[in-house]
Amino acid sequence: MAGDMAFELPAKCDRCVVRHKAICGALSENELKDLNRIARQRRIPTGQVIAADSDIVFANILDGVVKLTKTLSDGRQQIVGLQFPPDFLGRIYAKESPYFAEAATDVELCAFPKDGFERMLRQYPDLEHRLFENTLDELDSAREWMLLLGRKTARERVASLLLMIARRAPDVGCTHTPEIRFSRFSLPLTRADLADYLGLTLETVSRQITNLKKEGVIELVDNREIIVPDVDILEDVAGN
Amino acid sequence: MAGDMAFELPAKCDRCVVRHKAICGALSENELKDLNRIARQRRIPTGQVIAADSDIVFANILDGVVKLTKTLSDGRQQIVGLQFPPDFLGRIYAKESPYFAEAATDVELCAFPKDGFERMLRQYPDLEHRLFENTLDELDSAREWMLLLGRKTARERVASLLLMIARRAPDVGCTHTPEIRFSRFSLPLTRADLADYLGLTLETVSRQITNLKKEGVIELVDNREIIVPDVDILEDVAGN
DNA sequence: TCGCGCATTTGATACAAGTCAATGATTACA
DNA sequence: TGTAATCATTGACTTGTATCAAATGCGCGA
Repeated sequence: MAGDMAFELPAKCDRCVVRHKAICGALSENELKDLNRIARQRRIPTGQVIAADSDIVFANILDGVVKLTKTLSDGRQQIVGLQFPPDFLGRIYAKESPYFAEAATDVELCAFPKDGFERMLRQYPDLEHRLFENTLDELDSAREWMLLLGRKTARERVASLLLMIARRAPDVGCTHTPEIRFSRFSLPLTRADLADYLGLTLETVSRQITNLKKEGVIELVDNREIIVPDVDILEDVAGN
Repeated sequence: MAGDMAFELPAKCDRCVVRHKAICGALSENELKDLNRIARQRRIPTGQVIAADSDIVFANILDGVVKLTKTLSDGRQQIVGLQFPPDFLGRIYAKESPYFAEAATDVELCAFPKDGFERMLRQYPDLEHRLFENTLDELDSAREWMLLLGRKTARERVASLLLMIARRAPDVGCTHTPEIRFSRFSLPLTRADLADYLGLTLETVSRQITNLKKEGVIELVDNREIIVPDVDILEDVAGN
């Protein structure tokens, strides 16, 4: 144990599934060692809250899906962001998190303490730059979703979401190349979560899914496992 | 003319209305001179497109309101962002603008050429940091708006928008301190724009405004000029 | 001052999605 | 192996907002 330093590192970057795709890709070997020193792996079960209010967590998502939610005082809820590996999680430079972060599935994180991480941001401009580019992309996605929430029909919303998940979720042994326009994936969300993300009720989501199934746009292996025989058709249904 | 260098500067920062509040606040005197050298003031009339697709503009907004819009192929439109002075305008680090930027009112910009500005970003990390913080705030607002678009009623949406404009729009000689909860402002948008921002039709917006008027939550001086006798009440109506 | 064009309001009706309620399917656990 | 718990589907009905269609108000230029 004492002889093998690697085992004592809290997270082993060289074997990390996400090493080059996450924000860590912005760092040199030595800088990475620095970051590694303050990193700690955490496992979060489905449904558990990861960050709320002043309890902010910074982390890379190694596995699973995290939903960011906002809620009105009477309980109406909206998912305002979905994060997959290798996304970075956490609202930096803020005292309070403007949303709740909750595990939509079992989640594995590579987490960093707030102070240490913000110190590193100041120290390594490349790291901050990387995070900045991430944030710009997130803003683009949020605005894309505003178009969906403001203007798309229930049918188009459901199709758009399936499309988004087909593109972003880790592939479940699917063929999904530019030519063969076929996709198979498993939904990381319940119908209620889908509804909260789409600004609909769970019944409407269910009805739209059965409609798409009847029309052959999608096939259901089971409630969570979905096959898209022709992604082009799904794209048509999604609108844009 | 030749003797007075100040007149030859394209934008005169020392007299700039926005000098300390805009991203320029992140720069020292000398750095500011650098930025000033590439800046050019531009006046844009209502309705004109400022940025679309690969034609990206970077600028500080000095006066007026800019709307960022996205449109579906069949013409359905959604405003995905509203920008007031001293906001920074432009999607940096991208080849294509993911939305249209259009002047909602007559607009005055302090514009920077793309290449020169991105060079300065790399040169002055403080400038990039400032822009990063802006972007994080914009992301928070976008997500706030997702909650509105996904879950609020027409009535709540209209109230929320009035509230937002009361807070952000440059005050039109209004009392608006924490104690005296009274506000007067002029809407920088047509009913159609309001509708596009709220994910509603212009008729619905109009009806909701007349309802709020009948109930005394707001008063209309004319179609564009609005008085809020008690902001607390408007906040109640807005939901949250 | 007239009349044109545009923005806004108002009304009647249609429809998409919400609500309420029951049933079915799947998993988990005792 | 049954039984509860969770998740999803389906149905009947309601409702908020959209749609379609006038009507009104208002600014602006001739």
